[in-house]
Amino acid sequence: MKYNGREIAMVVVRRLPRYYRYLGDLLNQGVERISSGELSKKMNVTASQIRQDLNCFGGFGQQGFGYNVAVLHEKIGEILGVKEEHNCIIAGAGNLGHALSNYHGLSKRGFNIVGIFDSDPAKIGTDINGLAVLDVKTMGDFISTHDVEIGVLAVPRDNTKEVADEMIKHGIKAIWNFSYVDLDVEDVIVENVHLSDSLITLAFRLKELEEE
Amino acid sequence: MKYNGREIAMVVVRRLPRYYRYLGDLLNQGVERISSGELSKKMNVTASQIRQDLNCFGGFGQQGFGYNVAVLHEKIGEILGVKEEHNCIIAGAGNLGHALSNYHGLSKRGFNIVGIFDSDPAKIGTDINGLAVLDVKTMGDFISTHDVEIGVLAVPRDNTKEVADEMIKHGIKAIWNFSYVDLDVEDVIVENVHLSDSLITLAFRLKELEEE
DNA sequence: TAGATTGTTAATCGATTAACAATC
DNA sequence: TAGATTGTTAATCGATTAACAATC
Repeated sequence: MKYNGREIAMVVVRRLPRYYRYLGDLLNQGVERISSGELSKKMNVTASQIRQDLNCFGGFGQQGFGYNVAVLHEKIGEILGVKEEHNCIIAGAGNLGHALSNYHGLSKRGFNIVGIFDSDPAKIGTDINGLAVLDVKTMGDFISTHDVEIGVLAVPRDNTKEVADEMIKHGIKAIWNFSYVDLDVEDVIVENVHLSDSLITLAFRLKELEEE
Repeated sequence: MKYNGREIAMVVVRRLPRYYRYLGDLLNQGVERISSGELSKKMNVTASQIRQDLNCFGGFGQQGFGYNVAVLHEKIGEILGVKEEHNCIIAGAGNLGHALSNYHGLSKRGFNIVGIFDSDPAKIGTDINGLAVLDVKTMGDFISTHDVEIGVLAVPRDNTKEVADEMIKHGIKAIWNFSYVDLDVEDVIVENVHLSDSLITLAFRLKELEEE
């Protein structure tokens, strides 16, 4: 992962949204400045890590003073690109697809859902949240003509590869993958959300608790 | 994280569900044995890592031969506790809570949804997937009387802490947290699923793509 | 100026990979 | 037995933490 030509470790990138969240909270609380030491206590990380992480992107602080909350929040927002808007489609109008189409978090973050697709004739044509479910056969064309950048994959495992390939073929740049299988694709950004993996991990950790 | 008194790194634990998935696939395909080398190619990890990971839990392989797929699948399943059943409740009958209550993955994994709670009078009493939405005020008693181990948190951010505390007070052992905020609680297992963090990371990685 | 806190280099820690003896 | 592949120790790599000079 690169930013301004500088190589940024993925672990750092994945911490940025959390910083952004905490800074947003502080901002809401009217806090004007914060030191890495104070923030580290709130976030349960080391002050060193915070300073190292932030310095991957530039010096946002001031010696002897700390960080201006509003400025830092704004800067991290810029880095993350939270203000940008993207058109996205959802593939799969089953439980999960349906759920995600109702999930406000997407549009709130600038991810506009412009289409929902399924292969099931019983679902095609039905209305979800003001959008008609379209035939997945028309998905390719739709992507090309509607400037769609992001595909949300919520299809059954056996269709995952096929649908993903179709998305990529028509110029999708990123896939938010909720499918049970890993995606083995190139030149496209994939964010996996393996809910069942998270659940299985939960079950495992629960076992430990019970063994004690 | 401990297993049989042995300390297991969390990074290893989080890889187990993935092994379990791939082994399940191989089993379905009728593959009887596999070497760490072959598996490493399929999974895009090193053979060393696979052997190291598995040996945290015991020697499941056979020198000169590899691993028996069925045996290894079964063993990892046992380690993870995938066969166990747990009662769970969902707090929050909004979009996400509604979605999760319809999400089959939960019950399929032995997580039985026995109750759904909300504080909104308009939602209380309505039917979701065969379960009546109950008043969150009755949640505490419900947990105690229904042997509930797991709480799924899908409430608005401002209620998160309060609802989590109520859950913990009444003996919930683990929380599957979909809320926007981190949970700062002790003696309870927390699995965070920060969908918005995942989305923000996606947006960031997309930016890099566009800058090139 | 004195005190505080950053930015950054150096030290430590942990996780990954390589190597190979053990053994099926 | 010879070949293959594990289990495990040792080497490397990367990420985290500590330390401190720079400086506001």
